[in-house]
Amino acid sequence: MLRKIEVAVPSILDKPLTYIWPFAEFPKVGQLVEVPLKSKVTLGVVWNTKVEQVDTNYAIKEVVSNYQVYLPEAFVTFFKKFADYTYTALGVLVKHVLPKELALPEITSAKYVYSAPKLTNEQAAASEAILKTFGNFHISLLDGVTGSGKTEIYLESSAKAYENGQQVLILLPEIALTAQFRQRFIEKFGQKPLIWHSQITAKQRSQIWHQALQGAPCIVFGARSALLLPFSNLGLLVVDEEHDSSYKQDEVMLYHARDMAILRAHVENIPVVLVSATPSLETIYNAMQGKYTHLKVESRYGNASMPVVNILSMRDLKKSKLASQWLHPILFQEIQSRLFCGEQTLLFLNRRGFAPLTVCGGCGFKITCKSCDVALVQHRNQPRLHCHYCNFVQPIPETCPECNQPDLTACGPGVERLSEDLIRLLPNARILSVTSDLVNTPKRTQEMVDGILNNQYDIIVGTQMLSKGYHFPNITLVGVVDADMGLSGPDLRCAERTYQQLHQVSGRCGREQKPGTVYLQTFDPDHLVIQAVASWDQENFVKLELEDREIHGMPPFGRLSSLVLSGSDNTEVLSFCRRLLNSAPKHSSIMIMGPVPAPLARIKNQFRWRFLLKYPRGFAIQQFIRCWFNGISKPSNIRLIVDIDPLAFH
DNA sequence: AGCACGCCGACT
DNA sequence: GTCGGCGTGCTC
Repeated sequence: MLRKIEVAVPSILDKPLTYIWPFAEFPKVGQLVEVPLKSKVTLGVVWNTKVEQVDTNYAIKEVVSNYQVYLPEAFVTFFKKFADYTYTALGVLVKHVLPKELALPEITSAKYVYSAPKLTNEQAAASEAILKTFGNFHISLLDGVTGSGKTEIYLESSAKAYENGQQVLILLPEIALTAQFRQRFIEKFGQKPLIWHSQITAKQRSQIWHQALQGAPCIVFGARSALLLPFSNLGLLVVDEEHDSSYKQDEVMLYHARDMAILRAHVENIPVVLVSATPSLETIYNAMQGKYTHLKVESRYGNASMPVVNILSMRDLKKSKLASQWLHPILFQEIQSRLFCGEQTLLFLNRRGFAPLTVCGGCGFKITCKSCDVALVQHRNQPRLHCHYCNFVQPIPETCPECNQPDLTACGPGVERLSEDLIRLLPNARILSVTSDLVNTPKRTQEMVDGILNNQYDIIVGTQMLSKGYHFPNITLVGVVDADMGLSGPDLRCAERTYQQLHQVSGRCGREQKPGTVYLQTFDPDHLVIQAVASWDQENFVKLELEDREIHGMPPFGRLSSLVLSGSDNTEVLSFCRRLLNSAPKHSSIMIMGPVPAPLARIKNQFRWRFLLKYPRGFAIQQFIRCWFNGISKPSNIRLIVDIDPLAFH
């Protein structure tokens, strides 16, 4: 009798498929094979070699070819747990893990020669502490102010792991960061690091993938997807800027790369180091509970001092008397004085385009997207009205589409508008705008970084892209144009996120000998978050925010998951949601809230309704959801998105 | 009758 | 996800 096996294939199936194994030698779980799927042949992973009984109402096809290539056992375990925890279909995960085809490995592993820098006592102590965790699962939180040299510490640890003949994975929240890291890496290791993100070439992709699998010692810098590389000899995992929300930001597969890094470290039995100047409340809480080792680095490198953060109240300003409509006179004056002495200013405004809103002065009509419930953003660099959710673009009309009066007004500032304002007011200043519309490739990022470092610009106006990780020694002034921006909203974490962002952006200045100054423009100068940022009082902020979360049973005390149901027929989606609510399994420790319209109730003409599930830590929510949806048949034109531990409540 | 297009369901 | 099947509707 022919042996049957199960193979996980790239698809949206949440189970493996059965195939006949026609070869003489035994198959092994984790082995890569080619199998027919529909009309094509695709790469898959042997998932189960002992198939007892098979329904024979379909023809079982044969495995086409088998490779002597095996995913490591620990990796397969990680893979399974990953899919279970994040409620991701097996096939979707396979798609992200396997290369499109198995190219012949062409490994040119470079040898790193690490030239150890002089570490401060504090840095050396932290490095020692990490070294002691080698060989075991252990979580360390490397917590130090911006500019305290946390990178030096984990590069030292990485070098040690490499010298032990092991592999190291360093996760960074965004591709943009890798450019500057690359340079620092070359200086310390005399070689280029391996860099993994969604935009690298097919050749690089295949090389890194095979090198990871073969276990050759290496240090890989990667975006979140690097976590799915099949390392067979991993010795250390590092998650830099662990609090960063871009670790969880995907549309097809929702996972938090920090949490999955911890899972992987656990499965591989290796240490993981979480790095941040503003750790997430989850991480701080776990450190307080003694689950993580808390390594603190208190002083800035080279004795640089923390910048002074000033609050500028925007209340009661007489707009007509201002030079700039968007800048407080004190901040404007400070910019001028920096210009005078040849130092750089960073103006932070987390809003792309010219203006976030276009309104008719005559009838009050607000121009919105026809497919989404959002206002169209006005851009003038490339003149257009743009929907940032569905990418719909239309020309800027001359007259109001509603009443035809030629009285359309752009409301509020975006980066483009602020730049224009400054060009007009300070014609001699060299101004650079940095947004994802303008700086959207690694090459442009590099040019931006080089331009700022070479003092080709006096004023840099940018979005959050600029708030993280960079080291620009000549920036001595930071202005936050709208510090309140992130503070409103339906989101549980808006205070936390705003605190982190303002703290990080404040840390962009005064990183060397020249001291830095920060100004926060706000309409709510007494707000807890604004006050905490201005006084660098992270401890107090964390204490108050944790108390608040505990009272409401919110993370990190309780846990949340969100279910979003969407479809093109609003009534149909809502009535299915009501049916769902009625058929929910009864359980005393889970609270089901909803259905309510999702904060963005319509995107791309899809109506969206949301449930929030609240439950205690340790509750098996995935099992609960599975059981719930097994008992009800979901119409195929309604889409379900499950987000375990959502960061934002979209 | 012949063919283009779009939606739906299955994939072993 | 991605492909093929099949129904609708238009054209020769």
